[in-house]
Amino acid sequence: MPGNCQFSMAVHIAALLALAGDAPKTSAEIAHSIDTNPVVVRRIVAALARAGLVTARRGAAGGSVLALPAERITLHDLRAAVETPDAFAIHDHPSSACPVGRNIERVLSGVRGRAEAALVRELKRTTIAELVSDLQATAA
Amino acid sequence: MPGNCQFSMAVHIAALLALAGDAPKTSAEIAHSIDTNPVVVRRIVAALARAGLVTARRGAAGGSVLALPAERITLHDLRAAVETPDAFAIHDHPSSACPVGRNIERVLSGVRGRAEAALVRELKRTTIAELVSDLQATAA
DNA sequence: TTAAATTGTAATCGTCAAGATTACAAATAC
DNA sequence: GTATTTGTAATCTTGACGATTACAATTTAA
Repeated sequence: MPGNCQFSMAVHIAALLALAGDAPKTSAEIAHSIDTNPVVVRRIVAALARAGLVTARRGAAGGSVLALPAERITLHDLRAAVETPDAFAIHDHPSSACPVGRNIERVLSGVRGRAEAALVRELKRTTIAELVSDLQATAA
Repeated sequence: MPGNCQFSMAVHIAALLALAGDAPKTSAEIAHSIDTNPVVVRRIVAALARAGLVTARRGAAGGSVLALPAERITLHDLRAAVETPDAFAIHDHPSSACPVGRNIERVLSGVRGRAEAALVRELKRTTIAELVSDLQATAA
């Protein structure tokens, strides 16, 4: 329920689908595990489908499955699929009357680029397969 | 006006104060450069003051100055001073009925920790002094 | 062909964070 | 003492986002 859980919900969904293998999971089942509404799940699944990470089928016996092996889906893939890229918003309308106002935006966007790159580098390191291994290793 | 501009506004403010040197800048002056309201500026300045990064003085001829040399203030310092640390919110209430729901939170918080660390590492690399140099180098 | 199941998506509501604004007390220089 | 300026509370508005309802489109199976 807090703001911006889309990424963590996407990870949760991908982990569930990885565990389910070939058997399609319905949005209702997934929603129950995440404790949210099926429509919320369907919206996220739709984003993941648009990114080619999952396949969803309508109708009876429908549901979602991973479109790629879990070894080839990274946390960065999931984030890119669901997150609007504004981790560091820049204030607009800087006054063009002073040198800072005139140039701060450009300098800050350089900073933002480097920070974002560091984040991406880290998120690319973990695949859903590894994450599921971690889950199972400690799943009592 | 967009969401979460506090960090970029804090950087903007710090750059202005660095350029001003010993001369105190009022919240009205700063607000004009950022194109926002003086109270918004004062709130951010207050946060920076709490973190020991700036000094604010009330009354006539009052205003704010950097409390440290610009070489010793990093972007991470500014972010830590103004940003609530929730770049990656985790959804709560995961169902404890399935292994994913039971353990996803812990696994994700590990990921979050590593990503956040990468971000911090990057933000610690740039000081306000360097940023101001960049600004002046291209300030036409 | 009929019926049930399930996704896709639009529409709406409530909530929460955050910037904008007003107001005013406290402090400070002259 | 007066003007200036910060500190802060209170309020308003806006935007993002999750929750929910509703329904058309699709698919399987009997």
